[in-house]
Amino acid sequence: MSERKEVTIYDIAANLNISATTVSRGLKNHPAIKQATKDKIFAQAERMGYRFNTFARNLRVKKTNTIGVIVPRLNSMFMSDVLAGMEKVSNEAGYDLIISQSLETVEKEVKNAATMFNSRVDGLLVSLAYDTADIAHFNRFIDKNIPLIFFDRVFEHPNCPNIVINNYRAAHELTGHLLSQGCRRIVHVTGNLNSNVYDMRFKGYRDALIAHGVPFEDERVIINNLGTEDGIQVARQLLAQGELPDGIFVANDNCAVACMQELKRNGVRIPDDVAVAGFNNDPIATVVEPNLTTIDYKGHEMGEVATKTLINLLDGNREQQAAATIVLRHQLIVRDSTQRKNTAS
Amino acid sequence: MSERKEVTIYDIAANLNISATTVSRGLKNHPAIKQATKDKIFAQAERMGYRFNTFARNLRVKKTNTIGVIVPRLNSMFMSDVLAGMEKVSNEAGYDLIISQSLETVEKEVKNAATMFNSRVDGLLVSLAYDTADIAHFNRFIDKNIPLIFFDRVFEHPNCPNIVINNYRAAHELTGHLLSQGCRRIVHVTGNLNSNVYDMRFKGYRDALIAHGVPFEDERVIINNLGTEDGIQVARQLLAQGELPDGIFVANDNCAVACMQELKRNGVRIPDDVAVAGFNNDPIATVVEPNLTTIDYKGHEMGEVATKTLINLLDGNREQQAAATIVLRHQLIVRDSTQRKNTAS
DNA sequence: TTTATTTTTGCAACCGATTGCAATTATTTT
DNA sequence: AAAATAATTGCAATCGGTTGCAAAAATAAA
Repeated sequence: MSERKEVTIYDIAANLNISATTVSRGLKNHPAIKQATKDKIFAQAERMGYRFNTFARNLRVKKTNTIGVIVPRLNSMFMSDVLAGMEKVSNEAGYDLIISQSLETVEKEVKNAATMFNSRVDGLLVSLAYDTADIAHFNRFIDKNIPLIFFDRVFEHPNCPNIVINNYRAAHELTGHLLSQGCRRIVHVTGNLNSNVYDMRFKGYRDALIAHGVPFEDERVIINNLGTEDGIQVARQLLAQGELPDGIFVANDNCAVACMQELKRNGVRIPDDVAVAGFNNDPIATVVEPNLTTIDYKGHEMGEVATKTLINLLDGNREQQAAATIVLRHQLIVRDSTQRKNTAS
Repeated sequence: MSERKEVTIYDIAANLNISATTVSRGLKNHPAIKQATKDKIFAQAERMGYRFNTFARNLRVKKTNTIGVIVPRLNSMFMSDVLAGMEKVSNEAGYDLIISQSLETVEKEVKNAATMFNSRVDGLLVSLAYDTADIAHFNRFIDKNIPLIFFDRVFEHPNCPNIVINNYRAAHELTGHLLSQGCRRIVHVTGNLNSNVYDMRFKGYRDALIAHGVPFEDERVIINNLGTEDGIQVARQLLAQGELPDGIFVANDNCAVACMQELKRNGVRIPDDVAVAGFNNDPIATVVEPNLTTIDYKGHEMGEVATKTLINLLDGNREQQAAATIVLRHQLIVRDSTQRKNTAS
């Protein structure tokens, strides 16, 4: 019973004494097929336990109805929000999602790209790995006119829409806020500056300092992988130096929280001794004490927008839609970790 | 150039003056093909920009090399760990992952199952939605002998391996710990008891009480959706009642933390007035103050094990491998949220 | 009823890789 | 060098929808 041979449109056709062509058209509601015929077809298909064969169609029409997603890591709150958004949109539009993670290395990203290419995804949504410096491994997609969209960790390319937030502005605002709280010796902890995300945050930080007449000093910038361990290291490093900074802007909440906790464990008072701010508005930010000032931006929304943009390209005219950059809103969220009682200036 | 027709094994064959059969075999390193021939084939394929056509193969061999995953929600720390583990294993084994979320409703789960069925996944990894009471929507897979594995939120079925932790034991241990800290009026907050996960945790809690000679009282059990909001509600509800419990065991860290924070905001001292424990060992547990006592279990590992089990079924003999339950280890992690100074015997 | 239109259907050639079996070629053995 | 054995390669049918174009059937107009 369960091993019965797969039912095809030919079987249905034979049973109904019509042609497979008509069955094929009927099943997809082709307007040229008479309603009565369609009804018969659907009924018979149901009766015979027919299951549509995607491969046969894919082979014929050269389309997979599948979207590939490559992200640095799956297991972060932000990324899982992004994926949830993507899944929602793509599911509604009838696309499947194939997901893979680069684990922050170019090598794996290259492999993933190759897999996606061979899986013949109709389009690709990518957030780049930590150390991806060029995107030659995506050239095959671009050459073949397969829509490629970058989000969050993006790369500027004339053919590839980018979905981002204004990291520069956000960092600028956040730094401005720290300055307004009287901070003058602000340390910035961030990731690889190859990545637009961290590069822009860094520049926002730097320019905000300069704009407020506070000298920018190179040695106040710490670059690491922004993990939990890195946050602890930073705290220790700062504690080991003679003078503590009066503000720390970490480019990611996780690392910021780790750093803050280590400082607290060493008797540093937040925000009075040191104000700490993060980036992302991870749930963790409202749990740590004091609550973490941060930049909010919605992963879910980013995932949705990226996917909608891609599906538009897929459904609409692939040629025309000039590549654009979509900038999503962000928001500075001030919490206790930077609210000083005796605000200077 | 970019619109050049797709290269096939026939093109390669023609160029090399050999048969497509040989090319096909050569490309997949079939032992019967001479090394020299293989080299020529690979070189020519490379030269012509050949891209393997999965559909043609899928159509022919009736296999997709794709694993379907259905989870309640993508955006939780636990689940993203699970997915990361799945991605790792499946990627290494050459399988693609198609992921979808039920958003905790049966209706969407049913739809997702249908999509997966039509996508012809080779196997399915499922963690059930909150209110899934039966698994009739997966019968098509079972009937067709498509391996189906449940993890975490499982359903017992002779043909479907389950990957779980011993929720009963874990809850028993945790409750025992609370009792050992002198708690006697322990509230248990949990989810829908239809779900094995919550049902077992509840029973572990109940039986631990009984085992320690503490009466189990129905009204101490609160059932909700275990979200952040729910945690706050629980706290308010408890505060509104006359007497606070002296211990709360919440079946999930997120909700536990929310509850704890709301209690703290109302002047309740943790753990001295009320000890609070969660479940999952979410990163958040080490951030909240006091740090949350919880049960640790590894999503990444669960994802890996589930996927390995599935791939074994797919590669090995599908018939024999009797369905089993794999129980992963868990660990009680005692932190400050339950460590009382003046421990009653 | 005949002719002109409009609706419905069907033919048959694809899409590109796979594979059992037989045939050919190369290597050993006698 | 012939025979036997082993190593390589090729034939051709198959997987199951799709679709341009033409033919057949149904309906409308004359």
